[in-house]
Amino acid sequence: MTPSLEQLPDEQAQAARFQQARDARNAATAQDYVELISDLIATTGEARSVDVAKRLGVSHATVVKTVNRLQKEGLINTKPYRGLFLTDVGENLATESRHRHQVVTNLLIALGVDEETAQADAEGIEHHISAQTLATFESYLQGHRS
Amino acid sequence: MTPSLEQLPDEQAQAARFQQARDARNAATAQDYVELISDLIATTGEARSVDVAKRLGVSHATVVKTVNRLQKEGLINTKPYRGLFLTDVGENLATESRHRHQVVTNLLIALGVDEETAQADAEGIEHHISAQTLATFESYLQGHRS
DNA sequence: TGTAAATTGTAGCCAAGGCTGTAAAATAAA
DNA sequence: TTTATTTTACAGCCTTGGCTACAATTTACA
Ligand SMILES: [Mn+2]
Ligand SMILES: [Mn+2]
Ligand SMILES: [Mn+2]
Ligand SMILES: [Mn+2]
Repeated sequence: MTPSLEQLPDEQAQAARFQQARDARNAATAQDYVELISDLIATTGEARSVDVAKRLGVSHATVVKTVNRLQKEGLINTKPYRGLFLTDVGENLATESRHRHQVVTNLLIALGVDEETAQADAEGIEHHISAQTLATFESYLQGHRS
Repeated sequence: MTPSLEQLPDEQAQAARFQQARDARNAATAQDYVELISDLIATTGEARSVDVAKRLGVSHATVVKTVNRLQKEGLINTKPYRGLFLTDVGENLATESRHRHQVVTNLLIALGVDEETAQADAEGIEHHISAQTLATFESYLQGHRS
């Protein structure tokens, strides 16, 4: 059993941790969208908002609204009735996000989590992995090549 | 380098993963609040909303509003001007959350992530750890007792 | 005791990310 | 070429979780 905390962390340090978690949470949507759009284009040739909606499990109206925001933020381009495209910035974010997603998934599997659970948990965990933790995961996987 | 995806996962399966991540995101606030309140009570004898606000790094108005919601949901009790308390349900959630938080932190440290980075990343990761992944982390730590 | 400081509460605002319902446009089929 | 289906767009609503500003209450202290 895990014992109760003996001492609280420093107040400012703790606030900074919570802030980092909130920032990561807020960045998660953009990461999921660009990663998914990139994957759809790579495998099917195009990314229609209908398909994005189905794969995210949200309504198409939600996708349209979010895509509009991400377009204003410079991650996505749209050609009306011709699907979604990524800007260079969006494509870079997608590449980075997909890599991190894959590393997290592989680490969970390497530790013994089964495939589908790993996939599901990684979908949320990935957004909270710092550069240092990512590097640590990568070198662990490096040393445990099957 | 991580290669591009060769094939997309099944549509329903992928939607279910995103849904799980959204559910976890939505449950995160309650977990952070009850864990923090429990820790404050354990170490300082009481949990004042002012202190919760300072440690979360948000305004006290935000805390008051969120506490009201969590009270309606049956996790927290308040004695006006006498601080915050946990219901039995809240205390159980706090215990479970603190344990999971600790396991995640310990795993990151065991893999080589430094203390402060582990603390920060764990603050977000913890909310996306399923029962199976938690068990896997625990047995990894079991086998790597320093 | 009376006043200052700290704490708590309330009101009203905002953005993100959900939703449904309806309309329009494009594509597919008859 | 109509007509039906699919896709996209838009309007309006909701909840969560942020914020500031101001009011009320309690606690501390001079
Ligand atoms: Mn991802
Ligand atoms: Mn994700
Ligand atoms: Mn926690
Ligand atoms: Mn947390």
